Amino acid sequence: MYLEDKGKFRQSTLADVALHADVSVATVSRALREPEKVSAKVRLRIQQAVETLGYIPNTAARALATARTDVIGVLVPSVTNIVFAEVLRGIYDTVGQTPYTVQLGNTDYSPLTEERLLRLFLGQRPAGLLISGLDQSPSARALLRTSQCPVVQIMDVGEEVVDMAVGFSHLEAAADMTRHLLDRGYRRIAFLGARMDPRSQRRLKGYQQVLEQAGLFDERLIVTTPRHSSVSLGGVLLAELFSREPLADAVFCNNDALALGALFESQRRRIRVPEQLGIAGFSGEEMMADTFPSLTTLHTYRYDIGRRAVEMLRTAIESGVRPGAVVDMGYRLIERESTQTFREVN
Amino acid sequence: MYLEDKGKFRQSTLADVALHADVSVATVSRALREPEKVSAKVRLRIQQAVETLGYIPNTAARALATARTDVIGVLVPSVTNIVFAEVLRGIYDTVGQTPYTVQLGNTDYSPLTEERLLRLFLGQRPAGLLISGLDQSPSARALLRTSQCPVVQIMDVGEEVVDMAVGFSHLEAAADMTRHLLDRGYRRIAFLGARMDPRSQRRLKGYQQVLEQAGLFDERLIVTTPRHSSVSLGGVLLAELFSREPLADAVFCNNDALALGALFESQRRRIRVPEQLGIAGFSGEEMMADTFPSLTTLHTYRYDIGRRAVEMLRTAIESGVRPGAVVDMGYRLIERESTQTFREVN
DNA sequence: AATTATTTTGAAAGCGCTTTCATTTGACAT
DNA sequence: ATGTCAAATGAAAGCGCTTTCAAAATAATT
Repeated sequence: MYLEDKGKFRQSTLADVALHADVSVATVSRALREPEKVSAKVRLRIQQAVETLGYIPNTAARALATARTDVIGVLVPSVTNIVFAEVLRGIYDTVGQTPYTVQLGNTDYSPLTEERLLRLFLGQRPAGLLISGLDQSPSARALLRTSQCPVVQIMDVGEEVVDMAVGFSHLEAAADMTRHLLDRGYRRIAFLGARMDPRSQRRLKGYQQVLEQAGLFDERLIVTTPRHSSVSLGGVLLAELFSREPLADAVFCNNDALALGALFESQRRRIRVPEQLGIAGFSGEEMMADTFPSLTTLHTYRYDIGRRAVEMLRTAIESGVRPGAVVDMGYRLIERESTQTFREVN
Repeated sequence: MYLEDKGKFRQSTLADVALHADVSVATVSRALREPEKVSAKVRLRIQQAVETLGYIPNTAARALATARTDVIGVLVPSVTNIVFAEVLRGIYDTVGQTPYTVQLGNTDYSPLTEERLLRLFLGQRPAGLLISGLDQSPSARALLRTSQCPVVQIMDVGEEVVDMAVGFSHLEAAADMTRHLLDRGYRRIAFLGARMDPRSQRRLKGYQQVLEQAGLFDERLIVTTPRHSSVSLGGVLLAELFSREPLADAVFCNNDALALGALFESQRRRIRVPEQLGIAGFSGEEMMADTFPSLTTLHTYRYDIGRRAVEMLRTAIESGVRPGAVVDMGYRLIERESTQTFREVN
């Protein structure tokens, strides 16, 4: 640091360091970026100058001069949502051991906000971009396309990929879970869902397809709400279901929070799980193993999706190659007590 | 965008737009930043040029030229932790309606990582900084001090504030909760804690002070682990407690996840809550109201802390004033079924 | 000691933008 | 028409850094 006249403060610059160490700015820059190209003696002097001045390189100036940054932009619908928290952990863990920095944006499930943030991020000329889902607005896709910036879409897989993608098939996963409930003998299987974003829609579709095929589909067993998902909402939706369709014998919850809420509501109503009601969640949150009874869910490799996405991005950034444009990470159905009934299958 | 020779791609610049609209770069810059200073005719032409070229201003160049940025750096120990998720929501919601951008960093509860990130962030010359806790390393504090950057420490309150702070007293909160358990007649009150960061330590201290005062403190009732907190860990810690001290009649859990785990473990062991065992959590996660039985916890105004912190930061940035250097947002004890026993108080 | 090869250093241009200051243009009054 | 003033525009400098290219210093070779 350095005190100008009038006590006005200014962060010290390369030039300040150069002056202090009695060398040129070029040499200081080198000492910082390619130390081996600078003699030991000078390097030490510069090092000391940096310390005493508390010099911190100006990122913007560097970005401007090199025409590149180490920013990886990440766009998720919600930082609060546990599902994304795991993905983020994977992302941060992986980026942490690289020279890159993550810049996180929160689209709030709004395509408009997404587009605004995208514009903002692209202004930083990021090295790469991670963006949730496949369902960007046309203009957002156009922005991505023309930016020439490597981008990995995460959480989902499909045909219409901008550049690369890593995720899993929500439709298949939901179909599998529905089949599992059928296998366990449940016949009036309801679907509980909150804020139905595109991925949730695909899950609903998977559920519907399987039940239609089994001749057991009944529209009245679908209970959804535009409200944000929460544990208490799970209870509310279950209550609504029973007021409409008292004979439902299982609920496939669109996410784990709803499943938890449904379980608690069942306990309050003295409904025995899994005997009277089967409950299945979706996403594989850890705590689903700890409840009593433990809850069946569908584990998704969220942490690994984050990790893999960063790795793909890095390869793309550094080598220009797009490794395996679309990676399906799959999922794993975890059967637990909440669906372990031994009823007669008719 | 603009295709150079050899198909090599370059984002278009102000100069490109200027050329295309047949005006000077200065005018384009003005048209973008202070449209009212440019004639309607020219403004329109520039607007069109921007569109057809897909021009997106280069943030770094702007930052360099203006010597300021709209970045608010946010440093939290964990993006995965629900407690911070709420704070982050408050931060994002509030920043969202300002011209600022948040840059989120993940210190992973490590002072070293915190320092590294701080250095990284300061390189961006942020407009302001939000940082969790009061317990930065001395060199981190030095960095903050000399950077002259407005900073709000969040989540805690105390004497040793760098600049501004908004939070609540963890010690008092924990003391209150402990008193509550005493009031309800519990006498062998245990403390369950995971990864004891500085704020958790202060909570433990509050617990200890109250029990000592009541002559009921017993070291053996404290069960902690360096592991990261989780629901399942709550069960593990409760099991450990009972193997050591079968006579414990209540548990004060250092956070809500542990309390949940303790509740599930009690259910598995057929321990009646709250009759045989009182359970109290800490933080006031929403789902604590939905469990069966519902869980007593201590609500903290995490969302509002985030919001208030941003507001304070804004005022500091824009007016240079530091409004109310330290703001205590308080807390609220929420008594629920898990501690509602009517036993004799002896 | 002289020459050559190698390493180390510095001068200067340029990255894309903002902003000051001078100049031009246009509007309005005389 | 002419002069006055305000509004609109442009030229150019500069923000802090990197990087090329040339010059200087040092080491190696004869």
